[in-house]
Amino acid sequence: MSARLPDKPSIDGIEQRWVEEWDRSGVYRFDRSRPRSEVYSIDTPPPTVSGSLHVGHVFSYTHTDCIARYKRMQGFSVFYPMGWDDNGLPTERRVQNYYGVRCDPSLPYDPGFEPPADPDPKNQIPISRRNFVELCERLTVEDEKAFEELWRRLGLSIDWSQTYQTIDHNARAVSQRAFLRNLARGEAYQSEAPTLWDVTFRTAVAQAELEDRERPGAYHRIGFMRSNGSEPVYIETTRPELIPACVALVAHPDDARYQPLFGTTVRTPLFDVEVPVVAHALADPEKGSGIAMICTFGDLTDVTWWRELQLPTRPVIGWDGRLLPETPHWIEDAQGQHAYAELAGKTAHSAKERIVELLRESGDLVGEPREITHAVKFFEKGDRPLEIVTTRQWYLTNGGREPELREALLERGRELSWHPSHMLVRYENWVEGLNGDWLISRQRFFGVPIPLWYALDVDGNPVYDSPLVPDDSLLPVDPSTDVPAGYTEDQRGKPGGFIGDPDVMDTWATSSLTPQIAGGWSRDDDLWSRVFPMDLRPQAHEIIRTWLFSTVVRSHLEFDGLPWSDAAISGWILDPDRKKMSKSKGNVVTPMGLLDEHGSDAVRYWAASGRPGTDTAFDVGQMKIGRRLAIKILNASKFVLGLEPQDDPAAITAPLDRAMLADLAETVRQATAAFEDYNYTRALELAETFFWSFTDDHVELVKERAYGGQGAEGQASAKAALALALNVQLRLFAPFLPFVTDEVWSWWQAGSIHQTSWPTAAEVLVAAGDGDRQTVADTATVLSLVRKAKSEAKASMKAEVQRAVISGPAEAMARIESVAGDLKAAGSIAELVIEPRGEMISVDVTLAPTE
RNA sequence: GGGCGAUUAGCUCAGUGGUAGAGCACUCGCUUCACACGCGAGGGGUCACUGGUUCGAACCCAGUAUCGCCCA
Repeated sequence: MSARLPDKPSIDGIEQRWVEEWDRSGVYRFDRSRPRSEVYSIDTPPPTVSGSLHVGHVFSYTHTDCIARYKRMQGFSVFYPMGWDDNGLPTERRVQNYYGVRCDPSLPYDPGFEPPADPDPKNQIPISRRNFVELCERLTVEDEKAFEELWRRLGLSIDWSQTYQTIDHNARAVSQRAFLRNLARGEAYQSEAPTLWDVTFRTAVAQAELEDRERPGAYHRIGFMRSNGSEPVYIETTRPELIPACVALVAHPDDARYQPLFGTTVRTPLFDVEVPVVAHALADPEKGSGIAMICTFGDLTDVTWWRELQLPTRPVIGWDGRLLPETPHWIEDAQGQHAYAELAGKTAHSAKERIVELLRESGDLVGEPREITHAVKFFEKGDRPLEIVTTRQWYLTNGGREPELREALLERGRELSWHPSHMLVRYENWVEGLNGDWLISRQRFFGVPIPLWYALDVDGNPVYDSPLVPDDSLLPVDPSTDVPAGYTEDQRGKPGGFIGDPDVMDTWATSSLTPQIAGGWSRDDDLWSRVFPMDLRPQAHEIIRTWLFSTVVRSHLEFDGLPWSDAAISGWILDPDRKKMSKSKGNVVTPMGLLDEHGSDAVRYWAASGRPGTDTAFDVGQMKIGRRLAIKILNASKFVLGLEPQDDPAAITAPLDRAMLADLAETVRQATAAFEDYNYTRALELAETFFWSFTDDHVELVKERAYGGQGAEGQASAKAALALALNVQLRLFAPFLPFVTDEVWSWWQAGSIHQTSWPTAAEVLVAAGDGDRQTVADTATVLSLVRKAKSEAKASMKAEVQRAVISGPAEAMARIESVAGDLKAAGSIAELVIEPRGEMISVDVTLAPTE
C-alpha cells in the first residue's frame, strides 16, 4: 500500500481533472447487461433548457445524485439518464426572437431554409412547422451544452450516453404512439366544449396550468326589467360586459326572495333580450344580491349552470379576447343592436368601461360599482385573465369525470412511496379536485403534433368522427406536411381530400412519458425490460399536480401500474429573506460562479444539507463549511497515508483502535439506514460527526503510537486501524463529495471510489473485534477535561502535565486504564493516576512548572 | 374557505416520552512535526403560546398565533 502523496494537497482545480477522468473511464456508464433486479433506474427531471440556470437546479439535482451514487456503491447498475425539456412555449418564444421567424403550420416544408443572418424580430418570416422544429432543435443544442457542462462540473454521475430531448425524434414517436394507443382504447377523445382559453397565446389551457391570482374588480349592481313590468330585479356582477352573453338569471332554489321569480322571464338591460329566471343550488344567497346572471361564459360556474340547466349558448368573446365584431343574432332590438355596435371589436376590458357608461346613461346601473378583490383564473404563463370559449379539443381521460378511474389513480398515489410521506396529500388534493378530463390539445406550433388527419367531405367539411390514423411504423408524423395513407399532397384542404389536425399536444402530454422515452419503450424492448417500472422519480413539489400526476396517469392507462416505486420530492431554495429564490437573484449568483468560488464538493455539501422535501435557505456559510470539510479530508488523508499503513485488520489489537472501529461500524449502520430511507442529509451528518471526532480526538490520541512511540505492535495496530477507518470514511463521503474522495482514493487505491462498494458495519466489526464504543466516549471526556485545564491555564496543548488524577465509575476507569498509554501521550501526561470513585468522570490536572 | 408543513441558541438547523444539542457567529486562548482554509476552551435557549395526558413532555392530544405552501 504505497501512497503517492502531494506535498500540499488542494481542492482547487480538482473538478476538471476528475470530470475528464470519469468521462474517459466511463465510471457512470449504465451496464445494460444486468437484470432488472440489479438495476436502479431514475426518471430524471428534464430541465427546461431555454430557461436560465438556477441554483435551485444545483440543489435538487445534487440530492438525486447522492442517491444515485449510494445505489451504485450498493452494487446496482444505475440507469441515470438526462433529458432536456425543449418542448413548449418557452422555446417557441425564444426561437422566434432569436431567428426572427414565426411558425405557420399551413406552409410546406422547405428543406433548404436558412434563417436570416440579421433577424428582424418585428418582421418575422413565416416558416413551416417542420422548419420551425428544426430551428428549435438547432438552438436548444447550445442551451443543452451549458447545462451539461454545469452538471458535469457539479459531479452528477449521469450516463451521458443516455440523453434525450422532449422534442427529439424518439420523444415525438413515443408521444404520438402513446396517444394513438390511448385513442384506440377510447381514453383519448375529442369534444367541442367550453374551454379555458388564453387570449394572448390563443390556445386552450388545462386545469393543471391554471393559477388563481388576486385581482381588483368591482360589483356592478344592475337592474333587469321583469317581463310583467313591475320593479326591476337587481343582480351584481363583476363582468357587465358579458350582459349581451346573458342566457338566464339564477338564484338558490331555497331563496325565499326569488321564489316568485322562478319560471318567469326578465329582459336584459341595453339589449332587451328575454331570459328566464332559474334555480340552481350553486347560486350563493350570500353573494351579492343572491341572484346572478348566467353568461356563456364568464366563469366555470357558468359552464356548470349552462350544462346542467341546458341553457342556450350565446358567446360574445372571440379567440382574441375581443367582443365579436358581428352583432349577435339574438339581439333583435334596434337599440340593443346599436348598443352592441359600441362594444364590438373591443377587448373585454375596454368593453367593460364602455358598457358601464352606457348602463349609467340608461339608468340601469344602480349606484357606483363596489370595488372588491377577487381570485381570477390565469394561465400560469400568461398575464391576461382567461376567457372561456367553445372549441373542439382533444382530451385524455384522467379521472376528472369517471369516479372509478379517479379512485384507481388515488390508489396508485397511495401505492407510491413518497419521500417525505406527507407529499401524498398534495397528490390526493389534486386528484380529488379534478373537475374534468385532461385537455391535451394546444393551438401552438412547437410541440408534438396530434398525429391525425381528417377526411373532408364533398362540401369540404372535416369528418371529425373518424380521424385518419398513421401507421405505427411511420411515427413520428407531422400532419401539416405528411400525408395520410391513400391520399396525395395535392388533396390537402380540398373537398373530398383531407386536412391535418393543426394542433400540438400539451407539453405535459410528452413529459408524462419520460420513463417511456428514456427507457426505450416501443424502441428497445431489452432496455425497457431492465429499467421499468423505474425506482425513483425525483422532482419538486409544485409539479406534483402536473408532471407526477400525468406520468402516473399514462402509466396506469398503458401498463396498469405505477411508473416508479418511489418519489423523492425536493424543497425549494429560499433566499435569506425566506422567500422563494427569485430568478433575478438566481442570475446574480450563477451556479457556475458558485462552483468556481467554493468548489463543487462544497456546493454539493450545502445542497445535501437540505433534507428531502424541506425548503432550504441559500447559505454561503454552509458551502464554506463544506469546503473546510473537503480540505480536512485531504489533510487527514495525507497524514494517515503518510504513515505508510498496512492493510492488516488482524494487526488491530489496541483497545482504543478497536473501540474507534466499533464506533465507526455503528456510524456505518446508521448512515446506511438513513440512506435506505432516502435521508441523505442524515447520512452525511453521521459521517461528518464521526469524521470530526476521528480527526480531533482519535488521531491525536494515537499519533505518538502510530509514530512508533509505544512499540511495534501498538504502531501496527494504530496504522492499520487508521487506514481502515480512512478507507471506510472516504466511502461514506463519496456520494456527497465525489471529487475529494476520488482524489484521495487515487493516492493509494486502484480504480474509482465510485465503483467500490458502500461500506458495511460487518466489515468494520470484524476488525473491531471486542472494541467497546463506550471507550471512545470516556476517553474523549477525559481528553476534553485535560484540554480544558490547559486552556484555562492559557497553556499550549503541548504543555506538560506533571500529574493527572482521573476518577469515575469503576467500569469507566477500567476502560480508561486500557487506553492509558494513548491518553498519556496525547495529553503529554507524565504521571497518570486512575481512581474508581464517584459517579462522574473527573480529572484533576497538575501542570508541570514552566521554565 | 379546506388541507399540509414549519415555529428549538444571534443565524442555519438536528433532536418521536427520561440531564436541551451541532455547525456558524461571538469571547478567551494555542506556532501542535496532516491541516492557521488549523486546534482547544467558554458564554449563550421560558424548545411560539394556552390547556390536557403522563411519575416525567421540545416530543403525545386539543386549541391559539405567526410564517410558507397546496387546493378551492
